[in-house]
Amino acid sequence: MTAATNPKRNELLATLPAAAWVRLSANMEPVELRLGEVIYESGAPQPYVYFPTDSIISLLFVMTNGDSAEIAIVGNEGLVGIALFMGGGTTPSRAVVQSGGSAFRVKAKYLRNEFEHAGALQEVLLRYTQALVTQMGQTAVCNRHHSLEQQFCRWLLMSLDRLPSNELSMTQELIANMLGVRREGVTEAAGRLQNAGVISYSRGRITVLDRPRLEKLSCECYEVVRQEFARLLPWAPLPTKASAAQRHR
Amino acid sequence: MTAATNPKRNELLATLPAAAWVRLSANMEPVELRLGEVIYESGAPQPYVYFPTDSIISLLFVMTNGDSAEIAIVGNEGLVGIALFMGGGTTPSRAVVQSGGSAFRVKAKYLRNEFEHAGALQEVLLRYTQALVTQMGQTAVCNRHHSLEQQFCRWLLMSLDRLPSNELSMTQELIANMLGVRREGVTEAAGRLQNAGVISYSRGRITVLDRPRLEKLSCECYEVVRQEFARLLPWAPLPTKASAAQRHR
DNA sequence: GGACTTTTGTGCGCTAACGTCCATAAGTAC
DNA sequence: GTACTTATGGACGTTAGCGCACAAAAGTCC
Repeated sequence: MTAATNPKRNELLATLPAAAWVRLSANMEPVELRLGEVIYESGAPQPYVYFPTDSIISLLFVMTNGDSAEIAIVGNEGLVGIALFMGGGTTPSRAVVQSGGSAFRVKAKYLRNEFEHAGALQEVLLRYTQALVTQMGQTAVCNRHHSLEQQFCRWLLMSLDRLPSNELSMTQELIANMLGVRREGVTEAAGRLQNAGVISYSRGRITVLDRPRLEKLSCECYEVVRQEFARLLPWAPLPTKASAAQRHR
Repeated sequence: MTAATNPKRNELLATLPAAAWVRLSANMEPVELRLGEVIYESGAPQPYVYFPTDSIISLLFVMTNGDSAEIAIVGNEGLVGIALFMGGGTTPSRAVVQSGGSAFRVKAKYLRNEFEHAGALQEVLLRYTQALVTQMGQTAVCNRHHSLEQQFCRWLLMSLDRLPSNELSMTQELIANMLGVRREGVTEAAGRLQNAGVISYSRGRITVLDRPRLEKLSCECYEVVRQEFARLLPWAPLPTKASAAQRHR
């Protein structure tokens, strides 16, 4: 079964008990998300909640002058659209597809309905929300204290953890946009990493060659968030160092 | 009735319907919080949820080298301890008393119990959590893009909104700690604001003289968060520009 | 009123990241 | 293969904020 046809490739959906799963899946539809697509616009009503399977979504805060910064990344471990069950309906953040692929979506009212059963779904969604909160908080500290290169490494690792291979399709321009930094800054950092043999890249295609080194060059933020995710969402730990290393053999 | 004896000075508690209020208040106790007191340590179990009445709590992310940054401020519009109902139990953040005063606290299990009724309390707490998420996200962008002075202004405004007067007790050293910047940087920014007649201060006592100017000098982040709080928590809007101005007459 | 602590002020040199501008290279269309 | 677009590389000068070291006030204690 491919990602496109199997919602259970999303870890939140996979962990639901049968009853909740049946109710929810009846109202679920597959969608293809293209790179760059905007799923939610800041402040706009959100008709659907999205459960990525092999796509990655970036949550960005955008300012009036156009400057922006990514505050969280969502892959198949999570969902996009917490405002729908948290009660606000909208958020001031934008959700952009960072890596194209599949997702499943559920209409707001069905999700809310199931959420209000106060059962397994609720518990899972709230836990995920807490994980997301951690990611956001750590991003805030990271923005304050760490170098562009460290943040770039962190970002690579987080993206990598949500992708099937050690390769990643993304121009430096887009990465700069995510991180809220200058494109040239990313070019320099990437250049250094390439010279060091940690990654290799060309025209929007980055390959991670030496993940352990990448983790060393990253700030602690990556690891803090990874561990907190593992604690909060024990049913689907993101790749550990060991399992990630295996992928590169 | 003073803040110390009236839990309803906390807006979340005040908005609860009678039934939920009765159940919860039976398990509530007043506490005095002293400036600098650490309510929660990062990763430590949280036995209580705190509802500030006239105190202010800072949520900080602390890194292994001791560097830190405030990711949110909580006053009488909110509560400290979302991890208790979100399911994680702990968070990687530290909660420190930024302005001494009163609060009420409820034992974790009672709050969780009431939360699981899926009633008014749940709705209120989740909405507040979303507001907190907004604040955190905006803080992250702010850390990335805005100047120390702008952030200082934002911080002053946010603190002010949670205090009864236009005065604030806090050394520049502590403010620097909150913002995750150098103390000297705060000194300079504060000096400029004082020269401009926007604030006046001496030895840990800051008075805001010209709030409108302060709002102009702040980045948009303050206003974005304020409005989102007003939208999500309509029962207790933080002071508007108008009402805040009145206080200075 | 003198010794101390706490808080604020100031003056360095230093560096990471910025804004800008332009050059190269690698793909893409025809 | 030539023209075009997109992606990356490199080179400016500029600046905000850092780390450090120390001076000057402003309170506090005795």
